[in-house]
Amino acid sequence: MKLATWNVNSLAVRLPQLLDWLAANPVGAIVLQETKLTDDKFPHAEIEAAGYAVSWFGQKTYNGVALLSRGGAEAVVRNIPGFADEQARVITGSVGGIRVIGAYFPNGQAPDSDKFTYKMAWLDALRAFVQAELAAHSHLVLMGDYNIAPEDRDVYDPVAWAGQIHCTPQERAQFQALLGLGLTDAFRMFEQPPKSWSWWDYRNLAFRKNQGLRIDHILVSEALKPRVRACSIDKLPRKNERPSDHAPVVVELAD
DNA sequence: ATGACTCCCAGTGGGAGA
Repeated sequence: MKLATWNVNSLAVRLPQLLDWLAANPVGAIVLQETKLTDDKFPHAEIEAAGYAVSWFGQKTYNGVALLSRGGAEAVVRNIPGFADEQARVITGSVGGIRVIGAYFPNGQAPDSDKFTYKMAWLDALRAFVQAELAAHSHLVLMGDYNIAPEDRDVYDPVAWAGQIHCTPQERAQFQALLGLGLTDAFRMFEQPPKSWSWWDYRNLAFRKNQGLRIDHILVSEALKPRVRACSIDKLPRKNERPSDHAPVVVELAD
């Protein structure tokens, strides 16, 4: 079974590309970020017609997440219980015995901004939530747009990005703290091509020049780790007309 | 180079993203 994450940057715009991608890449489940749709406008009928059950949680203009799965998700939770948040960023559900957490981490804008303070508080709350979920569900995956480049090798120009948003020591410490819960970065379990990114700026011909960041991640629990067979970033959708600025990340699990 | 592009809501511009 494959699991995937994709920041689609507006599902209203990207729905045809999502359906095309799913037709070519059947998955057991996929989490989406930045749907940018209120719940009443979510295109569930089209997704269901493609053979996927879907749970969604959105808002106007920004954020918004969804969990698509072949068999449907059970015990779905929206956002982080106990963390008051007006932003729709997290959706969790159990799919085929795996606890799937799909998350759109805050961007943070700049290290000295209020949005960075919010990002840190959100990360603290997420970590507590994941810890509790892990205690109840040993087979767990945390995937989504983390808006954190964990290491310098995840950045096309680490000197220019040093200390910048996505690369600050505080954000990287938060990523390590998630690993400290007993999670493993599935992508780094395997030899990967150098300069592997999951996001490329729309500007500056960044994709053509392969100037990007690896900020979309799939973390797996200790119990799930032995089942991980492969993990890769699919750059093909970034070559579409009107692409998302993010590429899907896919993990393959043994049955 | 405080930019560049894309999306959204707005409303003939501006915020946000990363």
